[in-house]
Amino acid sequence: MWYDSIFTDRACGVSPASFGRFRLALQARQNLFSTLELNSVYLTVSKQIINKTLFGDCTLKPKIEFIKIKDNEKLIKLLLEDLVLAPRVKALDWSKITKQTPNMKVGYPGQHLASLITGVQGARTGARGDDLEDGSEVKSCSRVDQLDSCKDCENKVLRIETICPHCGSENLKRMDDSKWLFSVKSEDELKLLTKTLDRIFLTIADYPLFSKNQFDTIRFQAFEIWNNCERHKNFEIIMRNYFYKIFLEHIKINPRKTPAPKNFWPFSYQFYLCNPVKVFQATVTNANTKPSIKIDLLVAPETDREILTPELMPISLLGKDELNILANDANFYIIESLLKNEKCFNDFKEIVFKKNINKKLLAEILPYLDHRARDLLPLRDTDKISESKAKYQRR
DNA sequence: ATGGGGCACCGTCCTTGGTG
DNA sequence: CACCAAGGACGGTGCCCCAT
Repeated sequence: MWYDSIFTDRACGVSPASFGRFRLALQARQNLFSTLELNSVYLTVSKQIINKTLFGDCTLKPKIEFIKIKDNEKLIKLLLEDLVLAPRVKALDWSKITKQTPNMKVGYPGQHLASLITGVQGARTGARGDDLEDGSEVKSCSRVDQLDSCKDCENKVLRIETICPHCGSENLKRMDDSKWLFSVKSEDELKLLTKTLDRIFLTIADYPLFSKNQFDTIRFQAFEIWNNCERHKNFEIIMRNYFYKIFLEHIKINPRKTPAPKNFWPFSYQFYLCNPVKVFQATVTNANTKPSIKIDLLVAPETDREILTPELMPISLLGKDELNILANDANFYIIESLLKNEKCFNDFKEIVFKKNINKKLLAEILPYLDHRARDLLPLRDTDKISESKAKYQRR
């Protein structure tokens, strides 16, 4: 994660949290410089060593012995056609007659898809034990075919309808809020989710052209979070926080009610701060009539996830305080390396320090944050473990 | 053997706080 | 005020466990 700056001799902005790791990395680098020449072999070797230094004994390699399904790309296409796209086209036809939702829930198809992408079979449990045989946890969510409503008369509108059937208005509120839900109801479940199993496997189906009101193109994506790895540490913090601050607090108020699960939003601030890596993407065009699938990305099941780059985070997700952190002079090198249009750090500061931040201009010069820049950012208040957590005692 | 309750699946709905 | 992001609540369905 730090090698770019280590090898280019560019300083990294050092937040208090990362200072320790940075120092270790520098030591590793100094040792290496005295013994090896700077060449490609050196880079390969030292990447491994430094990664070890930075991340400790991270597990980022899928367990080969569990990878049993071959010919994945072909099977994925067949599965999507058979289990998702063809049934959906039929459901759309039926909902023209019935006015019922065409949404066939996505849970179990998501498990099938996860098996094909990872090559790892299920554990024959109906998702009551390990979702995948290697222990991975699979979560799916679909933003396709959600129920919409009319902003004028507030009645319900189907996704396939272009005007409100009640009042004829075109002023529709299109829904896009489906997310992954994590149920954590005991210390054991928390430990299982954040320590025992290595991989959280997240799938989502959505419309890439949602903002343009185009619902005929559907995109499937899968992301992985390796929770025992330093790079993905925020996932555990978020889940611990949910369990101690939200779940247990609700139990205290009403022990008989089961508190709601943790809502984990795709493409949210905290999603990106977990450094998810994408392992699969497919785009389906003409999805509502004659679906045609194109696989955009498929990472081979055996691939060491260490070499995959976590998702880039759109700058628009940041608030004023968070932008201010990035604009700190200590972060000069990381930020300047990300700036577009030949802008410099001072241009960035100028935009950020204005009373009203011009978000459009900001996105033009700094569209995305990489994992290094994100490492400078804190989780938001609600995502931090509160002080009182340590005092919590089990009933 | 069976059926009721608990729970895991997720989608949908409600609320709140921030922003423009 | 409208709009949006995010936290939280709740509901329908199906699987599993356990008491009967």
